[in-house]
Amino acid sequence: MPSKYRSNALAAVHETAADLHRVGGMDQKTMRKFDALCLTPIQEMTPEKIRALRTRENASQTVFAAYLNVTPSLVSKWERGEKRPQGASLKLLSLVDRKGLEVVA
Amino acid sequence: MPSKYRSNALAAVHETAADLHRVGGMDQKTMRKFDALCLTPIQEMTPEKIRALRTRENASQTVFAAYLNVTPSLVSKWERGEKRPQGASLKLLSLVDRKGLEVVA
DNA sequence: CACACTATAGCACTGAGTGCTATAGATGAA
DNA sequence: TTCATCTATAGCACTCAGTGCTATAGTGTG
Repeated sequence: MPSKYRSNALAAVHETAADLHRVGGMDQKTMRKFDALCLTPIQEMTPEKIRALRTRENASQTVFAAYLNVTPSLVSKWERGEKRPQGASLKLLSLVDRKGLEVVA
Repeated sequence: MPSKYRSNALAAVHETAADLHRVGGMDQKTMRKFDALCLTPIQEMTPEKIRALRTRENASQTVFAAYLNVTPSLVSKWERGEKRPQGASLKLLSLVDRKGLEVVA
């Protein structure tokens, strides 16, 4: 699990403030850094949460898996706590949580 | 890599047709199956493609990684062909490709 | 010059994810 | 009732994606 993003982002703010302090404009890179700070924090997903999410979307494990481009077997394991989603998988799940299955269609 | 989705989806169409044949409406599950067929196919991502994608979005590897909730180290490896994204990572990348970095913010 | 950011590189490690098969509970149709 | 289909669970072996860390070099900026 990425652990440095939060502090990295905070560091970015600090630097961004410094950039703003300097008269002139923000360049694209700085904009991006600022954006990164605005990223929705990713929270852990419990097995229950994942299942609730899927049923909320009226999807079977198979269909749900198809949306996420993973195997149905993996979705089953997530829901039974045998594996826990991380990185990109977790990001995708939290995206579905906030915006629905449609956004990943 | 999931390999059965395509044929599963085709099977779903067949069944959906049967469902429609039966007088009445489609239920939510069937709808979902139909939706699954409409999923944008995921194409492989070459290292060049990934780098082009990131630079198109004006993001450093670090910022790009933050968006995808992975480590900067991994992005570097993707771009150098040391690792190839799969499953959820690939899905996320193709999402950014089609809709831009903002959608995963 | 020094400082900060960026990217590359290498290495050891681990567990997420794959692929397969088998089982059993629903559900629904003939 | 039986037959068939979809669904979910389970177990197992395997592999490589992803992590975490550190060090290096290039670039640009004050």
